[in-house]
Amino acid sequence: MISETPRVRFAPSPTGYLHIGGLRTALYNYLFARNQNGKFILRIEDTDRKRFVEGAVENLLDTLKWVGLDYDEGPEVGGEYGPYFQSERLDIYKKYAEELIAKGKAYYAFDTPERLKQLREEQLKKGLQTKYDKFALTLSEEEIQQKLANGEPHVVRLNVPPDETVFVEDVIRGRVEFNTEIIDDQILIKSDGFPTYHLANVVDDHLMKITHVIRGEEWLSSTPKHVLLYEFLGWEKPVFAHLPLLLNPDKSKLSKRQGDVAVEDYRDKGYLKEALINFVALLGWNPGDEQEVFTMEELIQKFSLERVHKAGAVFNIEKLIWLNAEHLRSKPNEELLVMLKEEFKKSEYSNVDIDDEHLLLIIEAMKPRVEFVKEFITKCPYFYEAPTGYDEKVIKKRWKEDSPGLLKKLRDKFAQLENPAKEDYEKALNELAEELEIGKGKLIHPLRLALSGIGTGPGVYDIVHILGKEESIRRIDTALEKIKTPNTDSTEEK
RNA sequence: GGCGCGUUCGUCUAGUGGCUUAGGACGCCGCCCUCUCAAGGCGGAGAUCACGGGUUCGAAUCCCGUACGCGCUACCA
Repeated sequence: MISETPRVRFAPSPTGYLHIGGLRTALYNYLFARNQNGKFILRIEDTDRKRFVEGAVENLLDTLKWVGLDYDEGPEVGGEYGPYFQSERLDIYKKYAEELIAKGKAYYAFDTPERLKQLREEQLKKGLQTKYDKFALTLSEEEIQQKLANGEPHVVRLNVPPDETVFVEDVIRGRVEFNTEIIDDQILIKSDGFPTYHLANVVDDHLMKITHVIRGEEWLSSTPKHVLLYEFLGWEKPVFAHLPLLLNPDKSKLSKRQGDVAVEDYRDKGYLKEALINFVALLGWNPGDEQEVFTMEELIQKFSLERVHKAGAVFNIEKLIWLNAEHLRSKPNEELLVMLKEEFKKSEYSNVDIDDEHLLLIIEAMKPRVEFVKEFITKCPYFYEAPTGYDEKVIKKRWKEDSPGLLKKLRDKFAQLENPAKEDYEKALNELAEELEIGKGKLIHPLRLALSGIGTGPGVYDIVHILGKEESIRRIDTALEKIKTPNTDSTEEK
């Protein structure tokens, strides 16, 4: 047994940002670990120096922190199986590479890139499978030692045995078979002394006592190499689980060209981490009942690898938006207030003086009408500044010949109110409608237009109340001045 | 090309031989609520379960084949 408690890891390569597919992989690992009372480990696979990106690790950690996927061992938090950066474990890989060589399961190879390229081209031309021809195996021990002593550039390759069947047991896909004939003598240690993914991940997973390898399906094809490595080293294999891929709308692997793929892009666009987590969790997994909206706690409680399914999933933004709105609405107003204030600072109204009490009222009124926090601003700018214009379509539909006169009366009615509560405005309007024997709508719609400049939004009484008596009256006066009725216009025919 | 994986409404999915005239969700449409817009409630359209064979009294579910899609095929991960 590798470990009594389940231990899983998320092992990203720090190439710049956290990919949404990586987030899904990280999340499933996290959910599995938390569900099983196991450990979630973060390991940085930085063995490709050519792809080193400044600040990528920091960015990754930052993003993981934002979504709330806290790990038990890894960068910054440490742990007893470190270091958690592969670039700091070079000696370890070297040691096991040498062990494999000693056992005849790996060997030094000194081929030049040119020879490799040529070999490849010949194989391609003959329609053969491209793989290393094991030329280095024809070298005598003396030759090898000589070359090594001379400091000739070399790599270490896996010595794949011919014509054997390798089995990969996968929780999601069942037993998958591979013949070793199609497996290349994979480079284990590159000429720069760094290991390739294949060696490093097997060595680290073993040393870090990883019990379950949960990763993307793109790794399934190279898993037989890993299985061989475990067997050659005499190590117990972890349980494998290869997750279905996340796809573009055209079903190709999710990529940058067809939309946002970085988690930070979604964060920047105002998506809630709760929505993103919820959405991504559902891409390839479901709890078996009909629940769609989940908190992280619920996901942890219900998650299981057995319910991950096999086919790739198209990343469909519509549902994400809906989930964002759902999670937004489920938040207490006080929490939304904090987020709104943050958003407010960045908005064009940053210099507008508005207190928390008013913002809270706006939040309450707009909550069912927004999908993003920023819409507490963009969908109701009239709460922050007087309308700069009036929607023509609404004027046409709601601003009748008698509207100015009626609104004037309503204005005077409001003016008489002393320290009015929301209900008082409603009462005043109802009274006026009764006195004049007209429908309330004849007052309400012009009022809404005068106050907001548009035809949609929360209840008018909410608007009047939030704006306050003075401001409302001011806006009514302005509207009376500025809005011309379509009828008036049409009488001015030439 | 080779190897591997996959294929249920537009999308995410339920479904593991009879409970299925294939269920839910998003989106779309309609109705109700209503001062508007939302939210909410109710309802609707939408899937010959990729296709073709088999097995079986009976198949989306099991088997075989085909097609299509995707992944891998690097001194990348």
